Amino acid sequence: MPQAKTSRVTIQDVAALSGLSICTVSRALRQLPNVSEHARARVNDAAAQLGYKASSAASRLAGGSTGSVAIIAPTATAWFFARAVEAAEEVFADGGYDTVLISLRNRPTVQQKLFGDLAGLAQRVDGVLLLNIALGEAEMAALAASGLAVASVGMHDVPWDNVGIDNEGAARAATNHLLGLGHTDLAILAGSETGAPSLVTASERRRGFELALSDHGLTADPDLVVDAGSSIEGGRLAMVELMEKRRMPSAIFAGCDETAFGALMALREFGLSAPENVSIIGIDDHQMSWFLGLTTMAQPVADQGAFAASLLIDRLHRSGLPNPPPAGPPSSHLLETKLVERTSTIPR
Amino acid sequence: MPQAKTSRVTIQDVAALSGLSICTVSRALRQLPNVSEHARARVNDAAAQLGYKASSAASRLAGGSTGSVAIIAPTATAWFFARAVEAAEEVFADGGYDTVLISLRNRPTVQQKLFGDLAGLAQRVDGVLLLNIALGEAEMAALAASGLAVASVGMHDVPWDNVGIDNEGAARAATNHLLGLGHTDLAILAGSETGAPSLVTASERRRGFELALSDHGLTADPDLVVDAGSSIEGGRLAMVELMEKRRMPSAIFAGCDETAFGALMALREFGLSAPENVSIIGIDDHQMSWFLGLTTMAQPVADQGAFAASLLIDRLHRSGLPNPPPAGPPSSHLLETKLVERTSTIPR
DNA sequence: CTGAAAGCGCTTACAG
DNA sequence: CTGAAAGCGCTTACAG
Repeated sequence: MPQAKTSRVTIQDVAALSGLSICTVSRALRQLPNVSEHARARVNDAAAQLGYKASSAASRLAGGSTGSVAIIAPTATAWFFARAVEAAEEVFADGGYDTVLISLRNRPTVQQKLFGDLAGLAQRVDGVLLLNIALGEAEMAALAASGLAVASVGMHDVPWDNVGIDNEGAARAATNHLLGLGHTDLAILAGSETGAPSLVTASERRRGFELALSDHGLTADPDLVVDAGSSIEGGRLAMVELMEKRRMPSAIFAGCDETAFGALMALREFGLSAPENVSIIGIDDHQMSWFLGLTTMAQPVADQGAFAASLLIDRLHRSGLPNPPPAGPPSSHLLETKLVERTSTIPR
Repeated sequence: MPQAKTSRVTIQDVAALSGLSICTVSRALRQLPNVSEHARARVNDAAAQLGYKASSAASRLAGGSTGSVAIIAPTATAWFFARAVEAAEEVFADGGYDTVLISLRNRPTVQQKLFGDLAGLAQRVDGVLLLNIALGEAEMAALAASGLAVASVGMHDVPWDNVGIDNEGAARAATNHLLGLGHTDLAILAGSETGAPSLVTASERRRGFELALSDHGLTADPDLVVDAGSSIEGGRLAMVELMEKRRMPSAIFAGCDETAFGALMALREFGLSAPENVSIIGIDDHQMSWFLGLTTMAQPVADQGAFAASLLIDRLHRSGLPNPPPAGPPSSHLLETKLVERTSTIPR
């Protein structure tokens, strides 16, 4: 039986049922001050009884919140991002927010276009969660001017809440593991895909690699530093490049596990393997890493996405109030990483 | 230098610049009929010059489109879904739509809650792209009543556009490959994770498996049919279950490559491997499958997501018009799959 | 083909 | 603490 299109429950209905005006209802529902306990209770009752939910379109148009947040990711398919996105989406959904997914698809033009119309975005969402986005100064300024609430994962020295890991430290630890095994001829497969915006984490990991080397009085052979992006295919191509146009090192630090997977694939294509022909270590502890025997620095991914999302929601709630209480300074949280030794690394 | 908050360009501005009324502007911009070519041109000029973009909130509130679509996925992290989501998001973004990501997180309660308030969703998005969602009759009815435009990936016998593969056929081909190799004692690892809504594809693949068997006068041993979900961990647990509580078959058809990966991991934990101890075939051709030597039925994933997304946009455009031209009947598109033989399957 | 008016459902000052 | 009024920027009938 075709159900009659039940017309929407509006704030008017709640006002009528509670016997109060719509503006009192509006204030009560948004937890604003200057509403008596009595009124608040009546309103909440009426709203609950009617199953009222404010129209996000109306709220938005009238200057209120949009009830949506955007997640901006360099790509949505990589292991790290798919997980961080889902974890953040869960937190947003539980907080009553719709999450708009924006993948930059590893293309600078997409990023430029997006940041070129942040005002447009600001009209559609209350805040953005940035995952590992490398921002230029103009983009930082545009973000500040947009009025959007911001939080991020894996970024650095930013004027908003951030959660990540100590990339430099993790890279250093990974490199030290290799050095501790007696390897001194090290290659690094990391950095940015050709033409793609660089990931902030990539350069930090590169730096950690170099620092570990210099701690030991060593310096990176330029021939052994190759851009690899953060994808399996990127890792494969980088490893092929290393073997065909450069030279085989004694050990490899891959910027992430997927890069390491790609390197392992390339080795196999050349009839080689790890650790027999070269030791290799990654960062992530991807679900497949155990199976492939990949030594890696494990990092918590869902935790980073969820935590950053909750920080964003906190800010949003705070700024939703009238005289926004003094917002605390931006916080930065680094989650722990841990060396997981497996069979892809052996003493030299 | 802090830029003055440029106030929004509204339809009023376009009207003023073009010398026409806002309603003519509104009609012209939405490609509605009853606008002279002359007016249309002036409006387009003015809008372009001002960089005007309609407020989605206002449009939505006034009864127009929301400019957003939702992608509903059982989970966002699985290989298939992460790829389908990104491909669809790209099509939506290029079409000017925001994409709201909704992951059911493999939880029936999340799905129930979502379908319990489809009216609310309909207020925030113009249409939904369903990825492999198993729908009950009530949910189908709710969807129809919601007025949302719908398209899907991997569904069956639905009253809207769908694109997928012939799951039954692919499963049959995979099973036939095993049978052709002389295996007759077959297990299937597929179906739904305990407590999770079943994926529509899973049951179809199960059916294909059974059909192939009966084609050869065989019938599935109930002991060798085990639920596995579509995750690596699900596959691993299913394989452990098979080995510990049931018995080892001669060959295994895994519902998807990730399930097969999990099974391979379980084998390794038991000191076994494929194809030495058991042959195994999957469906997908995941990026890692080549590396693991997994024989599989390859399917195009991004194509499915992108194609379904474009079909949804087509419907949306059509229904945006006044006297919606007779919408064509729902179309169904099956993309090709292909057997990719590798080393995980050998003759019995 | 074009425009004036009303209204979508909220929020924001502004009075009381 | 509470309410009447105006307005957010569009779209939808309805006249012309």
